Amino acid sequence: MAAARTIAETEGWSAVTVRRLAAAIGYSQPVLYQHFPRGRPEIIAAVARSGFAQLEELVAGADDPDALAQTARAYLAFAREHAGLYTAMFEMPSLNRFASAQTPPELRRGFDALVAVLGRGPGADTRAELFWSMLHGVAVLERDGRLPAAQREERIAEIARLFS
Amino acid sequence: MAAARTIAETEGWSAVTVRRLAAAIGYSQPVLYQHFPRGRPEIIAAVARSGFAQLEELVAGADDPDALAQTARAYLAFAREHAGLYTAMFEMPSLNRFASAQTPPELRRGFDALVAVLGRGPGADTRAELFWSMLHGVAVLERDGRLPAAQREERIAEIARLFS
DNA sequence: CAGACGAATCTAGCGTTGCTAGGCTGAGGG
DNA sequence: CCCTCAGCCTAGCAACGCTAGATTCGTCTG
Repeated sequence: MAAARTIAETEGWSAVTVRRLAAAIGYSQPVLYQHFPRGRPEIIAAVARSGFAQLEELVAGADDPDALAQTARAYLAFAREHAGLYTAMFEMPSLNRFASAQTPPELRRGFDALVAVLGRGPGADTRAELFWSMLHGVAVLERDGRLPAAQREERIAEIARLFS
Repeated sequence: MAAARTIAETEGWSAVTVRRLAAAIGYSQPVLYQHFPRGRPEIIAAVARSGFAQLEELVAGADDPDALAQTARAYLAFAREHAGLYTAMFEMPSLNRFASAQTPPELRRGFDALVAVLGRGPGADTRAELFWSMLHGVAVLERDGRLPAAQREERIAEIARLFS
């Protein structure tokens, strides 16, 4: 998993081949299929789950008065600094199931932390979902060069203003 | 391109192989490489460009008093009903360049239409970018089952409220 | 201590992928 | 009548995900 994460971060997920992983850890391919019977997709899903746990800590760590902006900043920094990991978590066809009994607890907790930042009241869940969607949209569009990198702080401020 | 779009829409982009496209149009593989020298990525990029044009018309068609909600609804419906196309446009490693001289004019026009919906004033560009990011985030998270489909209309209303 | 067992690992190979080198074919011009 | 050239095809390469079957080696039993 560490090898997969490293290769994905530096060369993208298409460079993460089973052969290459096997070589990286000094074993042959079939050994990987014993630890991950579903093969490559399962390896990717495992890496993604480890990312959810990491992201959750980050989001939950915002206790500032200006929690909204700080959460947004932390989320976007995470997506930018762990682009490969973020891709596996949110953009690749994943074995991880969401909104079901098999949903990894790491993800559920991450969303709960987001809800807490936005406060209670009617429609709080919808607002939290939209806050998350907003961050996700900005994260991927920024990464793909579809939003100008220069106005990054300005965007964060405007996001906080919209949701406050 | 039509064959690629059809296969992608029904079976996903992974089913769009050069061999299969060749068979679908009744030619051999090398013929495809003469029309699209960069191979499969160029075919996908071409399909994506055709999607930008289509999306632009859709977004520009909102002239209601409640333009925000209507634009959001139209955008999300497009993403939902042409999921394969939308993926090629915004989520696949693309040959299309953005924010540069080679940016396809279709995309630029689509964004301008979005700016128009949000009105002028200071920070209008940032607000338009965020509106687009919001829609994109909701589109992909809804599609992946990460947002409950039931509250779709509620989300649209809240988005319009946030940006009004 | 000999032999059987089972886990761990390997080699080798299947079918499919994107892509390309090189040859064939047939219409048009000198 | 032959040459050229555009258009197309067959055949093949390297790399992919994945798997069947053989091999090795420590441990446990008689």
